[in-house]
Amino acid sequence: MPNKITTLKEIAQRLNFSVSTVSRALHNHPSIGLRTTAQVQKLAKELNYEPNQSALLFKQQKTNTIGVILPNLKEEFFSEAINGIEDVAKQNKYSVLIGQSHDDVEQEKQIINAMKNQRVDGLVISISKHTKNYEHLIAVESYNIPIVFFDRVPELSNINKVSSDISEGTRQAVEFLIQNGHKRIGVINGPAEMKSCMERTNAYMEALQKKRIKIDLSLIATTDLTQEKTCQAMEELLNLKHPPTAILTINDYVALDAIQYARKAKLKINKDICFVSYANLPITNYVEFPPLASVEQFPYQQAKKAAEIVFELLKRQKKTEGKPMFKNIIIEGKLVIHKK
Amino acid sequence: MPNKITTLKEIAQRLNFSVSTVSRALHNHPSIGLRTTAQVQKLAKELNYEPNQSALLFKQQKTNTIGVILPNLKEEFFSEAINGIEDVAKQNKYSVLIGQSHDDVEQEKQIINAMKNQRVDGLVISISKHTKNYEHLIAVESYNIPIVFFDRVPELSNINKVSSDISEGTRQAVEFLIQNGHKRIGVINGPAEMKSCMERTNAYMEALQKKRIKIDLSLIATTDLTQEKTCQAMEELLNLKHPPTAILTINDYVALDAIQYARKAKLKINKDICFVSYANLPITNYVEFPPLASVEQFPYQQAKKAAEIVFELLKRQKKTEGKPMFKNIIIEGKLVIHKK
DNA sequence: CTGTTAGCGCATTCAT
DNA sequence: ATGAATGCGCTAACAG
Repeated sequence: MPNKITTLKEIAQRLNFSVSTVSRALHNHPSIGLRTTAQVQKLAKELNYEPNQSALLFKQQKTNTIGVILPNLKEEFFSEAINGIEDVAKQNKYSVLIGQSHDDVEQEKQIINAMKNQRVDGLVISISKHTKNYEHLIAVESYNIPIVFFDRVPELSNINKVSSDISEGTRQAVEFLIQNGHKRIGVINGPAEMKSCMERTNAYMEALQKKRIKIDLSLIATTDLTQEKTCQAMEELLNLKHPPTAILTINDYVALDAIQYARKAKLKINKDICFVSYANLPITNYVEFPPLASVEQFPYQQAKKAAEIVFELLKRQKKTEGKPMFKNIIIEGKLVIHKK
Repeated sequence: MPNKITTLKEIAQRLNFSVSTVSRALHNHPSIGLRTTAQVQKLAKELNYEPNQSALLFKQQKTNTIGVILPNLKEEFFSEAINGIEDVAKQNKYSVLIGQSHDDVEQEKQIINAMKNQRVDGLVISISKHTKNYEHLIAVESYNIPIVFFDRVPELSNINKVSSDISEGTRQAVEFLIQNGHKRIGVINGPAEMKSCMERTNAYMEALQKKRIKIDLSLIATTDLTQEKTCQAMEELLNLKHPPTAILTINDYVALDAIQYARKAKLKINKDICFVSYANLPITNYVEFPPLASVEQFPYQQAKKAAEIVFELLKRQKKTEGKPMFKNIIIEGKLVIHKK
């Protein structure tokens, strides 16, 4: 038999108090008598009273929920990121609503709309790799729902965002390779639209120049992150007259595909050819030839910071405080050299 | 400037109708004049009216949200499962609230409590591997929140659950190995509490008996799924007088750890020793020596089915229909032999 | 110290 | 065909 859900009214009737007295007693309001308070709280406990969230949310015009939209939970980067957001949410007694765009702009729009209608109190989002138009995102803000971008962020200035700058990490990676004797360093980069890809190319070139190594554009290949394109990129690189002896790959999944390709081409990993990658995902623990080193991008920290900004914005909007806030937090990627 | 959120009242005032007329017009209520209806709908569209979900939920005493609790999003099995639930939820215009227990009973309780207070309309859960006591789970049902278990399910009869039976898959796996000439087949199983582990052991023994192969209990090792314990298990197995030539491992992560261990022990994979595993996760695409075959457990389908049952239960409770329903769906694991 | 009242947004029942 | 009134559970302003 369904346990009847206890309401304030229920308690009030049993105790012959008014609903408001009961409400206040439960909140330890100072103006309520000690005895009354004790009585009410005792009965509430007995009846297992829990405030009806829907009613609360309705009344307070907020949902105690933040939405998170990201491309894909299957990527460890993002499932790791979720943990950062969950932790901050938990601290603030918030729930997390998760949506996956699967890198599809239409789905992204739908999810955002759904979340807007659900009246999430705030939004953390890592945009799909094809999102070029940000109207549907900005629209959300005009409904007083703060939105914070992380990792895959739009290139706009009046927004709050947390992203990682991989320039420094890339420089470290290139220098690391040069120190280990490499002169021809290839790159398998992602689609040029992605900001991080520009950063990668630029930092790569800078680092080479600094070390007086000639830049050879044919060493820069691209992939759309599918295995197929990655193999194509590898093919291009390996077929060069002077193929690279080391390759920077945009992320670990691409690195693993590339390494597989190299092995099939009978190259000895870490001997004929070395790999350095970005992300440093746990998955690389399971493979025999992981990349030599990775530029760690700190998904947990990025996401956590983004969530924290959401809550800061929420607090501010309560106080209807002064000027808007636009944080642009950049977390520097750092090269991590794998032991083994 | 924040776009003021449109309410029925707003529309009513502008058009000089009553709130109820507007409400009905928006619902195409037959008793409202055509002109009025058109007028209202037009303005609603212009003002971008969207019903306030919180109010609706409050009024209707439901949240249009189902909760999902699972051990860990980082495991591909579960992030794949989420997709099954999301898809069903989307069809039903429901949102999905996700919580991770991280295989911790206390966290599981907390999350359940939070979800109960949030008044999720239903719950899909895969219990933590240490959960032995199901009171906190059953309690939820008494609040009229249907709960459906999947994959890691309690051994109770009056509940709804979807799980995979790996017996048949295990038999297939053992037969497959026997056909390939193996006579000493080891097992690295999980904690005996887990129902699937019992199934595995039993099916393994049955299959051997059927093929008249003597059972040797020392071939059965266990792990708690950590790399450390898995290596210990491997050590035990490999140190036997007659070590196994093939090993069944409880899941892909364990398989990968075990394979790594075997390689370090200078064994040739697929020659000196073969592996067959459970789950068949994408991760195995990235490793050089994946298991020879896997017993596929269909996370997407399991989770999808579980979500469907939740919605079936929700419909039933609306109709306050007859007897309770207790579904016990079992999806048979099937052996998938990897090409390569 | 406690009770009464109003109101959040909406669907709905009851009047007209 | 339309409006007025009600209530969902709760908090808080106001009134004693």
